[in-house]
Amino acid sequence: MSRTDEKTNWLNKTEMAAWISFIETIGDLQYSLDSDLRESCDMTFGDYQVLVYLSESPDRRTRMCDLAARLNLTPSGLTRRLDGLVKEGSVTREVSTEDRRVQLAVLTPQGHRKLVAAAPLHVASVRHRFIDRLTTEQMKHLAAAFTSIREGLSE
Amino acid sequence: MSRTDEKTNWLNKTEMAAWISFIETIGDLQYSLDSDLRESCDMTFGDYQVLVYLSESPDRRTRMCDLAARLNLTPSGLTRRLDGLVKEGSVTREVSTEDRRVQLAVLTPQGHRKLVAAAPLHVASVRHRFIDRLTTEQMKHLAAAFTSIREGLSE
DNA sequence: CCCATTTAGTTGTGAGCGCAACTATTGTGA
DNA sequence: TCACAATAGTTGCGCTCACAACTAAATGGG
Repeated sequence: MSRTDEKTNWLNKTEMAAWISFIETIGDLQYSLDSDLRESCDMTFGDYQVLVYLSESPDRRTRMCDLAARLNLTPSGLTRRLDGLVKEGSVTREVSTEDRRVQLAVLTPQGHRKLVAAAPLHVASVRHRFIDRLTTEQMKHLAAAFTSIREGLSE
Repeated sequence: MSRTDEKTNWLNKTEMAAWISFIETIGDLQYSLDSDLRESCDMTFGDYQVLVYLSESPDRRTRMCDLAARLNLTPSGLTRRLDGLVKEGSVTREVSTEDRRVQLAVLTPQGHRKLVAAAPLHVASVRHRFIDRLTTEQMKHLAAAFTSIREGLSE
């Protein structure tokens, strides 16, 4: 890499180690977690997140736009993700009676059963891939670090 | 979430805080870094990584399979990523004289200039989104944590 | 009260990438 | 040496998702 630009504040050893360890790990980690869920429960991590959020919502239903904001998806991305869940019977769509523009995503009993079956396996996967590799101190440091990063991103 | 399964070792508060802070941040962070690079240099983070690795390789060229392994891409994924870089003139393909099965990805002078132009801007982006939010201590903890996680993944 | 603006969601299109199937080349054991 | 296995890379296909354009409904200022 060229070092001719004296203005550039290149990363030092500590900074580089943090950055490289992070960026080279997250891809594998996400892939492992998604694979675990696909193999054990035939669902993606994205679908799992939808089911979790719906199960925690009042009446197990949510407005699409709230769901999209929560999951960091664009409206179109959420529409397509819901399409898959509707087709397999885990979710249904209902038009809101208060505002007929909004579609409510509703968790079906079948979807709830699928989530209840998946949750223990997913937690085991998260432990195996992530939690078990960290000490309690590391977890606390990590939470503080990522909370700080996220706050910076939302400026 | 159902708690009827007594066997399941659910996450405690510290574990949950670490997991949630991590999983809800990385998507935004990756998106921000990619957007920065698209806007300032008209390239993706994936393309940037290819150019960096080629620039660090002997004769600025690498076997496709080595590149794929390094970037955690499947062969087909790498073929398509290279297609884009070849089309824009940053990379060319050469058949290896030693093994005619292998294609060498070669960084062109134009590709090298593009990388040299992009690097300071990308480093600034990484600082702004990631490094600047962390203390030196946090960086050291984070490097240790992710190194540990990555070692676990490669078992 | 009505038309312009805003908001919710869907659809067309295209990018990125994994999987499976395929070709081409090299290595290997009988 | 020759058939079979292993390896390198590409292509067809499907999935996920972002962007832009669109429809429909609600809102708000004149």
